[in-house]
Amino acid sequence: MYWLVKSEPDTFSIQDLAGMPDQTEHWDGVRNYQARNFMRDEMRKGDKVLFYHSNTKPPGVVGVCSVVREGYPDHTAWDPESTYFDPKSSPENPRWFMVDIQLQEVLPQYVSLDAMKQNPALEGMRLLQKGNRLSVLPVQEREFREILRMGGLHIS
DNA sequence: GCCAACGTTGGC
DNA sequence: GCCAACGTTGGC
Repeated sequence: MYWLVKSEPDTFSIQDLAGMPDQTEHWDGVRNYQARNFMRDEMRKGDKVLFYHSNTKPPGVVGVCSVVREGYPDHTAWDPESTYFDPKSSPENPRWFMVDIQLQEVLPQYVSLDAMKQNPALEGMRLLQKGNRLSVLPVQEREFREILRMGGLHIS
C-alpha cells in the first residue's frame, strides 16, 4: 500500500530524518485512533510513504520513505517527561503504536499543497478533502505516482 | 494569530 | 447514549 505522513518541520523535518542513523526513525507521537489503526494494523514492511510538511509555508510533499518496521507500541506514551505522555497507555496494555520509516529520496522538486489542488489528476485525494486532519493516511497508487512525477522522480 | 473542522471528554 | 464544552490540527 501507499501512505502519506504529516510532520511539522519545526518538530521533525525530512532533513532531520536524513540525519538519523540509517536515515530511519520511529514515527512516534501519533495520538489519533484512526491514524493509530493504520500504523498498527495496515502498514506493511516495504510500503511506500510520502513525507509531508504541514504547518509551514507552503505545506507540501517533500520526500519518499518506506516502512522498515511494522506497528509496535509507542513507548513515548509511557514517559511522563514526554510531551506525548498518556497515562492511559502502559507496556502491558499499549494504547498507541508506531512504525519505523526510512528515507528513500528527497524529491528534487517540492510538491506544494497548492500544486496538488491544482492538479485534476489528484481530484478526490484524501489529503485534499476538506477538514482532513489525519496525520497518517492512505494514498492511492495512481496518486502516489502522480505526486512522484510532480516531484521530479520517475521510478517504476 | 485566526478559526473551521474535526475528535475527545464527561455530566447527565 | 446524547451533546456541550473543550482541545487539537493545520491552512490561511
